[in-house]
Amino acid sequence: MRAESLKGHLDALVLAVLKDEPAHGYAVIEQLKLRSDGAFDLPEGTVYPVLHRLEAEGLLSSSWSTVSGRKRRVYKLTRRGQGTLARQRDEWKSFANAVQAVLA
Amino acid sequence: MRAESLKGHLDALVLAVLKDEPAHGYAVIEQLKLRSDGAFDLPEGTVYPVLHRLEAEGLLSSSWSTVSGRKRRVYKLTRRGQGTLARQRDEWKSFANAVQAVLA
DNA sequence: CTTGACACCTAGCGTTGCTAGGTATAGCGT
DNA sequence: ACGCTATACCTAGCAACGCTAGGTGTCAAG
Repeated sequence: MRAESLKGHLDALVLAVLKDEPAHGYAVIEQLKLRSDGAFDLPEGTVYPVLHRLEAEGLLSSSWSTVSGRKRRVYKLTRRGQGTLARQRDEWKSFANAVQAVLA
Repeated sequence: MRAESLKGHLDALVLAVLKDEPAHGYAVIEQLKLRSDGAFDLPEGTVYPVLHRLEAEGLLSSSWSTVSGRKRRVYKLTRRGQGTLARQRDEWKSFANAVQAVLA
């Protein structure tokens, strides 16, 4: 998976993972790998900054929790995040269709 | 269409347009717009550098021609370009599937 | 008592699409 | 004649963003 391909789509992927249920960063990474069947095996240096940015934009909110001695920052979608996710989904659809049309 | 979405996919799109028949830069831009039903309305400052880069990488070859007083640089796919296009198509497929899987 | 998984973080890099500016010809309307 | 639009090319520098590479610390297993 080339790195550049992901650009501009990662936000939607992260939001989509957090839509089902709140999760901490490390779990988001695992979920992305799991759901994509290994295609998205993202380094922490990619995902953590995204979470911070999305929170700064008000699409996520976070709170700290400690599980078996380890600190986790748990993120969940805000109302605005839900709206943005819906929009991003639509954008993905039209983008994918457009690419498909040109490649076909 | 957000700008960042295109990143990492533009090469494949340009190669795909030139696969059918050789074309000059301006025509590539028009083809992209046409085939994508208006979704890819790319500025010249985006496409021309890509053509130069693809030629530098040996995926395209170009030659000048003059049509009704206007100079055109006509690009066509090299053998290597064909191979790369095929590979990019496959990559697009798995990428699109992976995104779909996560978003769904 | 070291190794690996878990869990977080950030400075700086590299790629790449876009903005904004430039040059030049052809054809149209006024 | 003159301007305007479409055609056709080009490039310097900007901005966005995923990744590299480094850092901190806890816990369980061997």
